Amino acid sequence: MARIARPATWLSFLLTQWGCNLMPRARPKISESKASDGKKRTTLAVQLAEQLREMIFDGDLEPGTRLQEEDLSQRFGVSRTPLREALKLLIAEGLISFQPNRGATVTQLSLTELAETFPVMGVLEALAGELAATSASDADLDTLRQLHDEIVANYTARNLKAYFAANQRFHERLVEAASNDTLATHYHQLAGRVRRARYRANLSPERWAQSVKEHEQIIAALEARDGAALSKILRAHIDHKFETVRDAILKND
Amino acid sequence: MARIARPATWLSFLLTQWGCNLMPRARPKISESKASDGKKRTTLAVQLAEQLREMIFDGDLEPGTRLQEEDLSQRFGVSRTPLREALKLLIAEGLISFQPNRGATVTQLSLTELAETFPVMGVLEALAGELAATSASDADLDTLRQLHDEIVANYTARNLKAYFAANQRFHERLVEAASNDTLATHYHQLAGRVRRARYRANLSPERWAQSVKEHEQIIAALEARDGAALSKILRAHIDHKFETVRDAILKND
DNA sequence: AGCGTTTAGATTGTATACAATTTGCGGGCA
DNA sequence: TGCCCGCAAATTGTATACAATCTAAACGCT
Repeated sequence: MARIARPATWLSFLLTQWGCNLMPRARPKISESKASDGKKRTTLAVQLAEQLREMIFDGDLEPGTRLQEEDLSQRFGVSRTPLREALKLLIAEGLISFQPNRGATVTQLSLTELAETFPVMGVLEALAGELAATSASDADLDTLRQLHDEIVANYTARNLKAYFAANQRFHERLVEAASNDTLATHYHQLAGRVRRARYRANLSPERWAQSVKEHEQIIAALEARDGAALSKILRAHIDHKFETVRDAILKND
Repeated sequence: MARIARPATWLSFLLTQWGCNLMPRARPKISESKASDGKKRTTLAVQLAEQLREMIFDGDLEPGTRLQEEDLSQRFGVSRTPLREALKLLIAEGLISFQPNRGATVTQLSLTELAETFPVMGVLEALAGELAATSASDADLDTLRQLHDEIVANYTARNLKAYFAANQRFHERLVEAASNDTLATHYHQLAGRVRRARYRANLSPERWAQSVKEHEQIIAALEARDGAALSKILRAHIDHKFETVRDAILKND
């Protein structure tokens, strides 16, 4: 047991034994951080949830990682209370899973779950295309065209990583162009989960070429504002993407 | 200030002034309730979330209701900590909305948000139909047929409330028959939000008749296991439902 | 040696205390 | 009267203490 160092501490120590604590307690850092960035005021729980989400998406926290409350709270310099609330938010989003008294872990999507997820993403993105065809602004189309060009450029340069990044931004942007927040929310949630599957993606030359060809069709249908066609292409596109992912996983197993 | 009643209390009182509390603290009731129902063990937060969800769905908590933590925690006989965690779960589900330092309120869907939600539900249910056409078991079909008959019976009897109830169960069951948990989860989430819109539903005779007719087509396509047809009908069905809801809201405004 | 049992340590679950923020109200002032 | 300021009450946000539970390693026992 720790030796009592300062003279004034003996009472405090005694009381601590009785379940009391007279020492000044640490103050939360929220006011400080609020003053620093100044613009947005939120709860620690929300901020933590955002940070954790980022970390999960970026792969800093790999699927299956155990999330220990004490650990994390110390790492973020907060107490367990807001941290636990942050975890609850992520739990409801399906980003982490949780067992009573046994803590939380970053969710790991099985192949079966991936196989379930893709069709849902498919119809959502198909709907997004349908809506975007009529509701996208000219500015939206410009942005998407730029992203498309970027995709093609990265294909030509055979830069897989940049290709994926541009690809992802294209699809996200497309969904946003649909101007339907509900749709976007659900799509993002699914996309976030899928992205973390982290299959080793060595796209075969044929599949890669096909994917780019489909993107050509997508941008064409979009610029022609042909919702029906766009919808159909997008759904097929996602189906093909699933096949790619599935093959990658099976091969790497 | 409260008078000190019992002799033994003076020390405790003094210490309380210093931020201490020697009184025995209340024990959580989770072990007790766990012993009573015995089967499922969960956290208080999860149990509370379930209860609140029920209450919101059943209309005990109407949209716009302010959810005060102290109030609720006393009502449920727990402290604020697990209650707040329960709220965080519901927040992420979109059932309640929340502003920092200003508490939570039961989410109210505006007409715009409803208009956003229905198309999404539409494509999800269409997908469900497509999948169910191939994956539904014969038992599933039996159940759905029974529910369908119930729907028709309630239409014949002009029992609106029972009609709605059967209708809802039919659609939920249909989605479950698709055997895709991801799909089901997202569908339920949207359906739950929509259900709470609580439009005064006086279905016009024409719309009601049309709805029943569509249900005939739905069950027919399902029993023929014609996924494409089923998908198409379901999407149209939901579109029509939105029109009904919209009219009801606009009329009641 | 192999296997249940026990027990200490770690980790999660809940309650309570205190800090910070918001809100409503009353008074002063023009 | 209208408006602004400041205060007090209510409410939310966070930290900490303690209880319950789980985990795993030590300890017998056969």
